[in-house]
Amino acid sequence: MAATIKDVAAAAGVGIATVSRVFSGNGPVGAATRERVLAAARALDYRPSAAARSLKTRGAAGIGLVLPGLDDPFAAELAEGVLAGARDHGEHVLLDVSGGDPAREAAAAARFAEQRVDGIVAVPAAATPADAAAWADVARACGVVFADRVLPGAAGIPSVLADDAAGVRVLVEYLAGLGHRRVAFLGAAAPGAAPGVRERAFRAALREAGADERDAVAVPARPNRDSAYAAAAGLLQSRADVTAVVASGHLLGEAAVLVARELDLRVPGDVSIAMVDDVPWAELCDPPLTAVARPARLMGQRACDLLLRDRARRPAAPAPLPAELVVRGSCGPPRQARGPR
Amino acid sequence: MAATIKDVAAAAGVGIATVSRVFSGNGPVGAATRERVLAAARALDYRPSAAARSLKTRGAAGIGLVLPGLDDPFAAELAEGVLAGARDHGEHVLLDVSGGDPAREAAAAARFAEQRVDGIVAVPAAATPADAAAWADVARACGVVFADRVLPGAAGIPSVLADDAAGVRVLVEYLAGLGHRRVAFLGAAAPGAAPGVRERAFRAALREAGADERDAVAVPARPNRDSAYAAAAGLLQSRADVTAVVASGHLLGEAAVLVARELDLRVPGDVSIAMVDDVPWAELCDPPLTAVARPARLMGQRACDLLLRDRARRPAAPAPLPAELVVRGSCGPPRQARGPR
DNA sequence: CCTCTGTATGGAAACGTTTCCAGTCGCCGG
DNA sequence: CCGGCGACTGGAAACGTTTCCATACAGAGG
Repeated sequence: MAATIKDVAAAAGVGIATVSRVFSGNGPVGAATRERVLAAARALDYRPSAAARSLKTRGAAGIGLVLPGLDDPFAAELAEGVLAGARDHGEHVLLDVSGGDPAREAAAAARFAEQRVDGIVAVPAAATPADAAAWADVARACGVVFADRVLPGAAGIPSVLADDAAGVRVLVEYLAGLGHRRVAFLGAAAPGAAPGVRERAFRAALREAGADERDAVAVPARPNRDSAYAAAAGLLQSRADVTAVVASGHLLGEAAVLVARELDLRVPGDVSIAMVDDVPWAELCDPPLTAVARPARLMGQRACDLLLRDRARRPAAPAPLPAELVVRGSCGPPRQARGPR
Repeated sequence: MAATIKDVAAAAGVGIATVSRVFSGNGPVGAATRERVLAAARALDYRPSAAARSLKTRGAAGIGLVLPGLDDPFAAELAEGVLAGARDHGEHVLLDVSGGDPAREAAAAARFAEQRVDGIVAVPAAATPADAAAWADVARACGVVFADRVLPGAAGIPSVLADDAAGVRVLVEYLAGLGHRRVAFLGAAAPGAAPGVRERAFRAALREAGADERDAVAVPARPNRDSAYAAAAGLLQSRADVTAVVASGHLLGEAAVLVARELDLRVPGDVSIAMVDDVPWAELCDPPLTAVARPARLMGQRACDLLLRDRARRPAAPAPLPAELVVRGSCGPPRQARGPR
């Protein structure tokens, strides 16, 4: 159906090698010949086959991008960064989302590897050793770079990270400076599980600010809307002694705002709220939400660079990218305890 | 470097045809032979080359997705729909964003066509006849389906649309029912340009509700944050007689909410606000924003289906998908005029 | 015992490029 | 006038698959 290089060669009365040279720009071609070839190609609506080309040259197969979902503004912005990075390198991007399901994630990665992508950028949802093994398997076929996550079992796969610890520390220092002592961390690890970097940074910073061990209130939550809401409701209903809430993600921040409104708590009058991840609606809240902004776009771009440019001397743990505290109106001095206990 | 089918055949002591049959599942293969081949493939970490396969079979090259950007929640959800549709058909998705620039958009589309994608789904930013011609050119090489837009000059390219007209009509009827007469439409076409479907539906519905011609206040705005903000500010500062605002997009809705807050207008006490496009933060607003919800995910999926399944008898204008009014707290009965004029 | 059908297998020809290797031609310096 | 030496061109061999065709063999039916 579609015209091939052979058709063009015949139409222009030249050899196929010449047509190839015209389009790939490799060898020398006479000006008149080139014109004739171009005209024939236009007439036939010829477009070179990327499949044949990449079969022959084993080049430019694109890079794969695997995300939990696009509904998260952080992920979306990271994706735009990857897109920008890929464009800089003249590569295209294959996208798939996992919906947080490690099985779908592994399937997507395997599929990309089969497409002979030059590399894969992923925000993995995986957590179990089996998942990590699947990723290690993929990494043997093509380069893999994680963004915003580290996967314990998958040694040798570098991660591009934001400096969450520093961001949380600055946020806690800010709250402590306002006078808060009893602060809750919304989105802690389940009891017994190892706490993440954000939770550890939270505890350390609060201790450094002179707070008691019991002042650090850790509220576990799993990363979905319902769990976030339940956690926020449980916290704000039962712990009237807490004067500030640090939400470990925008889903949790959203839940905290919603619950506070339903309980008729004033922000920041009754309780101060801040969160990690600066999303567009943080500005639209009333009051606008103080947040730790993480450079999502830059992270995507860096992941691309790591994959495509620094493939030789790929550092296992590149320096984390700076996170920045964006102060808005949702935090203020603490009021007296709201009730007993 | 990577193992080929020939290596596997040699390692397993069989012919290459047999290995091919094992992996493509086309011909019959003895159970013992299959096991031997699979073992050899595992040992060599063999993965079939998608390039070679699609060269030979001219199949499954994926589908291209071109969006203005991922920061728009509507676009992001539409993309998830396309992803889901593609997965159903066993296709993968190539993504690129244009940032609203017709040139980048055309380049992305041409690139995808060269990749021999089975088709392209796009939310085009293009508008000029030249842009339309570029799209028509691409459409000759592979199937194209537009989503959420129609491009006047590009005949023969079908569009998947939501029933914006019905959505706006229901919204205006709702406002009229609350008692509003003088209503502003934020996001009208520039004076002299042809008004879009939403604006036309707005005018018609308001007239039907018994309002005067002068009651329909059209405020032009271009599709970016700054212009939206300027338009909203201009409207709310100068037209105190307007009791309700219909924003023709979430950017404009956001601007209206922000400006109203800055001017200390109470919503819906002083002015009612509603918008087209239900985005997550609509629920987080105080008060939550009434909006016309459009089925973005479904639109993406339908676009995919149109491209991959109904390619033969592709209807030029499939029935628009229903939009739904989601009533929240941002609209109420009109108050007396806020001031003179 | 011979043929016939069916299942397993291998060889080889495509698919549309790129690129190596020759070959043709015009032109310059000797 | 001739030996190169460029610039330009065409033929053909890959690249890694799929698939058509031929072959081999086993069992069934005559």
